[in-house]
Amino acid sequence: MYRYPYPHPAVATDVAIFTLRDGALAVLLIRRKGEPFEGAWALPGGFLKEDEDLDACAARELSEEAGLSAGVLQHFGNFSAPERDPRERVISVAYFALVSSDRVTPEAGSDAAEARWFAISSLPALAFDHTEIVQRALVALRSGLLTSDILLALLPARFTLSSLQEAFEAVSGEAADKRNFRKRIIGSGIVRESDEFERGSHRPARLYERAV
Amino acid sequence: MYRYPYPHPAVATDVAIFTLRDGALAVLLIRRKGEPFEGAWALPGGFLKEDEDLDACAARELSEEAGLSAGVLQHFGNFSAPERDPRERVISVAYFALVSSDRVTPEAGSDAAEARWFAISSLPALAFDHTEIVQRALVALRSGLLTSDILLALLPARFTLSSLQEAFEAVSGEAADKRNFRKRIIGSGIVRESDEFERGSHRPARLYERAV
DNA sequence: CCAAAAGTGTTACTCGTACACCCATGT
DNA sequence: ACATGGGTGTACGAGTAACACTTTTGG
Repeated sequence: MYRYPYPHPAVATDVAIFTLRDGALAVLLIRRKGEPFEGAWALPGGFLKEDEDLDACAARELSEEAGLSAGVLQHFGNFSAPERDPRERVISVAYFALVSSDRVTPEAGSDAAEARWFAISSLPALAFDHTEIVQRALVALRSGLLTSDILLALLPARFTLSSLQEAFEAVSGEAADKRNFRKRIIGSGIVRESDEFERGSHRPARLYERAV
Repeated sequence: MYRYPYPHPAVATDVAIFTLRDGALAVLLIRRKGEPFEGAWALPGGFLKEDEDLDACAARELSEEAGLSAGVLQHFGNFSAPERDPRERVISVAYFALVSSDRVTPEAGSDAAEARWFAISSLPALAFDHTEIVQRALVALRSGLLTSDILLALLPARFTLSSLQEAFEAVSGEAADKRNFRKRIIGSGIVRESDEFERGSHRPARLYERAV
């Protein structure tokens, strides 16, 4: 038993883990085992341990619950309404993570299991205030798209410019002009050419990789 | 005594309250009364109460410790290193606030007292990790300058474009071109003309006010 | 030879930036 | 009259957005 002269809230991190599935942005949800919200879908998350800081807690949740380490793991907000958890007071420190589609286990127990990817266009009702958390995660994710290299975290180490553009469009929700997109990416210096090509029933596509 | 089966950290908000003094950006610091860091300068802050959320806690700290209500009060980060407070584990949720220079009590007990404004160019050593918190507050504040109306919170309800430009330069640390600055502000629609003028030993300056 | 995606330039427009002089008041 | 800050326009360059056809492979 831990005792304090004043009330202390519990502190947890919740992580919205995004990836691309079939060209659409998807988020990982787990099915809750216990009360409250038993059986409901929720974001993976867990309580802060004594010897770790919040970033480490989020990273641990990511690897424990999803078996992944992310290219991007970023704090975007706190959720602290007094009654958001009916058991006791819980402060939720929210992160979003982006993981490469080639590290995602294809159907990771998707049939009747505990963890599943959901396209963001068709989310179920979520436990607690997690629906709001996901919405806020999307806003934070989109707001930093243009000026950053976070998109690369959604792709394998080598990727075509077309797949990068697909990733951009899946996240931003808007179509982009092919020539302008390529100009911007090449000009920004965040990627460099490799010598390899991806083959298919069409002209081979040059593979690029993260610069530096 | 409050008891929990697992360890719970204390949760507090710390608020970097900025204003303009003599044309320079200044932050409010209080002198600590008790251990640890007794007598050292620190950001105002306090523990989260049971019935308030984090935003309300920060707003309460702002009004309790500074006697002010701010035009802007914005979360910008969490500080959670396990040993950042030697007494017990404390998670600090950090906010910055901007208050109008005309609401600032001119020398608010500044002589030998507990609270004082410090120009950000000459901060003393601070308690805990508060030096880092102030630095991060400045980065967050500056990053949102151009596309927002937060600067208006530093000024009285009516202000001249020159004083707005001074505020911009004090926060950003860089000089701006007068004509371009005015074009941008007028074009953005965040201010509108009033019919009044400020008089001095020069041509009268039109007063503006927040639009909408 | 047909389908499918890759790759490639130019033009128009918008936006940001650099820059200097006259104006209205107080003293 | 002079000192002080207020107020104004233009020209150039950079960056962004619109736009369509040829190339290379697999089937």
